[in-house]
Amino acid sequence: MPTKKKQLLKQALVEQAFSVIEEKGVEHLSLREVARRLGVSHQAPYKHFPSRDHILAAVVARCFAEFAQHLSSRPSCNDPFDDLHKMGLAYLEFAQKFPLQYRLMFNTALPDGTAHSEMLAQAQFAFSILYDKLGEMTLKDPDHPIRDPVKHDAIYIWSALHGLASLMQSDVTSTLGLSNDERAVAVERLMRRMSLSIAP
Amino acid sequence: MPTKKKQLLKQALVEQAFSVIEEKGVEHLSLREVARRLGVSHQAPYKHFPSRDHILAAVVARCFAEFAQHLSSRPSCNDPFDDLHKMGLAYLEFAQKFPLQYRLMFNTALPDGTAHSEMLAQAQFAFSILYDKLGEMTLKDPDHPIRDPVKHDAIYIWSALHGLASLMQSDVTSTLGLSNDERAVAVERLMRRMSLSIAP
DNA sequence: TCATCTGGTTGACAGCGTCTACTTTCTGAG
DNA sequence: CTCAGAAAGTAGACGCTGTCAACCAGATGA
Repeated sequence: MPTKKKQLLKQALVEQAFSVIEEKGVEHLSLREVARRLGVSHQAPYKHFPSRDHILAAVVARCFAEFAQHLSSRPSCNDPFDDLHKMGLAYLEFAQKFPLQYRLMFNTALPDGTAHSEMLAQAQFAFSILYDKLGEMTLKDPDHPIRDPVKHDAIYIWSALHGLASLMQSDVTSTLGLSNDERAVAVERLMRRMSLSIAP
Repeated sequence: MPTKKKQLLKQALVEQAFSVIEEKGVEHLSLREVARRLGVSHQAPYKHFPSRDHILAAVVARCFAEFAQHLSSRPSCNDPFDDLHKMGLAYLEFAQKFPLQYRLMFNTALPDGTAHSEMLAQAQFAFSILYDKLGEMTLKDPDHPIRDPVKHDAIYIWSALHGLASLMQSDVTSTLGLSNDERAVAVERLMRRMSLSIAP
């Protein structure tokens, strides 16, 4: 029974849930198994989470937090274009380094009622990082001939990044016979096009 | 027992499985429920599919077939650029009109062993439509200054389309406060950029 | 001091996927 | 035409799951 103080079990549950997902896939996550691994009864988790989906939402929230942290970990220099480029690379890097977390965030359907407010907040925070950076770009350079509201640029960039990240994780790349080098080329190409479409 | 001839139940199972998914979500698909709805015993499905995941794979395969059909339904004119543009719109249209099918195809993790060969074939066929169209473009215009192998253009285009389609389905658009009109604008913008990056 | 809240327990229930064993029905070779 | 064997469907059992209910120990605060 590694839980010494109250509220400690809650955190342990989330961590252990992630471990189970890691080993057996999200579809085989079971509260009973998590409880078993922590040496508590099968009902103990219900004292902290109302349902299985809520514990899953907590895991996803943690992923979003890590993601946001990863996105904003690069030191921001004075050139917002460079910043944006680095952030894009960081995005793709996260998806490649932590495919499980990425899939959990963008590939996991939580029931509506589960809308863990913390998860939502974390997700919005992650997106705001990209969004703010774009806004910053237009602020720093008021004459920047950005052709449409920031919103639309943000959507375009996010679409492209998310799409590529998803594709890279699927079997598509092997189906197309892409080598690792070619994957890198694809990333570079996408980044270049992204920059081009934003550039003055 | 609505199944008169052999092999008829198999098809009915797939259809009924889709109905269940439609009503209750893919995570609540159960073979027993499908069997119950068809008035057969809970073991009957196992005579046609080795496991629950295999029946799910069959459903996904059907989605891919519909998707491919939708993609290639537009009459091909002589202008491959126009063709590509229409195909992109068709892609996004499918995702918007049939979000369930789209999610089933690109958001559903099937266990490795399940690799229903028919599903794989259908998926590859769907992608080949886009891929071939791109190849056709460079063939028709040998001087077309396409900057990189078709493969990379295909990946870029697919990334952008898939990313936007996914984003449109998530709660992101409402989080960003996008109206329906603005969604349409986002689509148009993406299509324009796609064309620009391919255009001579 | 003692009622109350919090976090833990055990037990029960129905639903699920899947294994095994049985029966029925179809089929095709002799 | 016959009949063995395969294919299709049925029934029962097992262990797993999420969740509801009832119970219990200890911390807490009036």
